Amino acid sequence: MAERLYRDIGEQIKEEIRAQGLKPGAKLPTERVYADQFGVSRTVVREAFIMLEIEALIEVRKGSGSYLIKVPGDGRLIKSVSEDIGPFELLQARQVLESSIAACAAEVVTKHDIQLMQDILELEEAELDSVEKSDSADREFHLLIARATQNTLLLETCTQLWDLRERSPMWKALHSRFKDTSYRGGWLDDHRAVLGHLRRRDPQGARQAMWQHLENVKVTLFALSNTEDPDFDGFLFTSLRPDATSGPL
Amino acid sequence: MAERLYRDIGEQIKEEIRAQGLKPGAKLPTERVYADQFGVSRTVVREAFIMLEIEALIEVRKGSGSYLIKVPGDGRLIKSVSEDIGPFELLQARQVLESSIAACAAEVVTKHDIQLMQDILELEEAELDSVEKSDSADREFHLLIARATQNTLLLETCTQLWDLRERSPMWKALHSRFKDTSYRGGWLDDHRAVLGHLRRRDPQGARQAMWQHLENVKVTLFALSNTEDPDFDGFLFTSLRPDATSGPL
DNA sequence: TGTGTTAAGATGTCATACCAATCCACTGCT
DNA sequence: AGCAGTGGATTGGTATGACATCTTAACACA
Repeated sequence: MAERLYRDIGEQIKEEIRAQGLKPGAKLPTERVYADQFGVSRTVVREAFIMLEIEALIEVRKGSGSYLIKVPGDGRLIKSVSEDIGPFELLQARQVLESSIAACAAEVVTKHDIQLMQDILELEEAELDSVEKSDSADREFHLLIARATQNTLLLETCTQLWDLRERSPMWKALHSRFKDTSYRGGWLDDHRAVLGHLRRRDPQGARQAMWQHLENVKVTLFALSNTEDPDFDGFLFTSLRPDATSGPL
Repeated sequence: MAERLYRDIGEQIKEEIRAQGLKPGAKLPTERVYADQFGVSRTVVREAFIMLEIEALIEVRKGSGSYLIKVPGDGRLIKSVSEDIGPFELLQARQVLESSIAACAAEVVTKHDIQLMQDILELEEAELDSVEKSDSADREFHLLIARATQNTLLLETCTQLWDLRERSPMWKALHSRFKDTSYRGGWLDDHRAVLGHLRRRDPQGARQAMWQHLENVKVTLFALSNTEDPDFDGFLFTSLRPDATSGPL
């Protein structure tokens, strides 16, 4: 119950919306009504409404009322972005999405983009013994690829994936064991391979190289994982590709 | 500026954070300080803080203060999710991402998933003359594919793309011209083709079918577009694939 | 030196008041 | 009957002050 009250009330309001079967466009009870109903002040209900508004679930019209934009999803099927997500689930998603983004980037990448990536990789090599800095360069390299697609949404998607990583407690726990930096040399080689395919504007090569890179990351992390952790999601590591015939193509 | 005050203050706070070069982990000024500085009540500042908190930019610790999690993006480089995005930029992103998601789904899809998709497609066929309902079935079909991957993040990503579509004014404007529903028959055939590859657990086929489907959607939309609109982003339609040699593989 | 206490300062919640926009029913004219 | 206008009731928007609760750090004491 360490949760903030407005979040609690916000979730309860979502439940009510679902329970009452309200449809988009429907008018919600007023702030004052909810305040009475839940036994809290209007302030808290307003804060909960702001939460729903930012989540694009409702629209608030001054003097009129609040209206449902879309029915809130059942939080059990779709984890909230704020919740923690297992490292391997995240890596699997990155593998699927980023390999395609790399392929897309390979088709439209400019000399300038290539130069920027080159610079970042040199920086990464120079800072290879600093976990902090090489990690930052790592992120920057991946985001540069997404940016090279010139598609805002692909960049946004990629950014979200990395933000999620940085916020994940489970990832941090895993990351804290990374005293050994030897594996980073291998990742740098992976990065160079990806850049090579981008330079040659080879979409399939870029896709495959990126896929392999994230595969290598998974293998490294798996070796470092505590497989007895009840929250451990390493089973995702193997479950995705049951047969060897299906490659990243 | 009919904007709500808390949003305005929230953006101003973001600017201040950038201007003062605060780094993640840094302690922000207190709510009362901001209230004085901007000449508003603490209520409004609290609402702005809640906005930043939901956007995962800050963390509010009771009794201690508020702390920066990450520096807010410049808004100009990365469009906020709330901003409008051109239909073709969105479609391009969907093409890149959803085709990979389909390939991934083909490897792990279950009989039950297949059955659900089958049902949805029958529903889509039955409601083919209702733009509203067939559109809903369309969305459901695509999300079912993402869900079949059993990866929360892939489903989340796909959901976000569709939410963006429904919220986009430009898309709505384009969509309002869809009096003619004949093209929907073609899309239904596309869907069936995708489902066929999923049933055969054929990743490459599923990828290609999904790619082609969204290509068809782009072609249809392009024909219906007003190319004189200054905001028209149809140039993305052709710019992504300058050569014919690079396929969805 | 270490530890328990305390006070200052921060967010959390509440109650109230009043403002501003909207809605709606009623009025009164045509 | 139809219509425009008007004013009250409703609803969200903002401000203010009070008090609760938690955190932190300075302080006093053993």
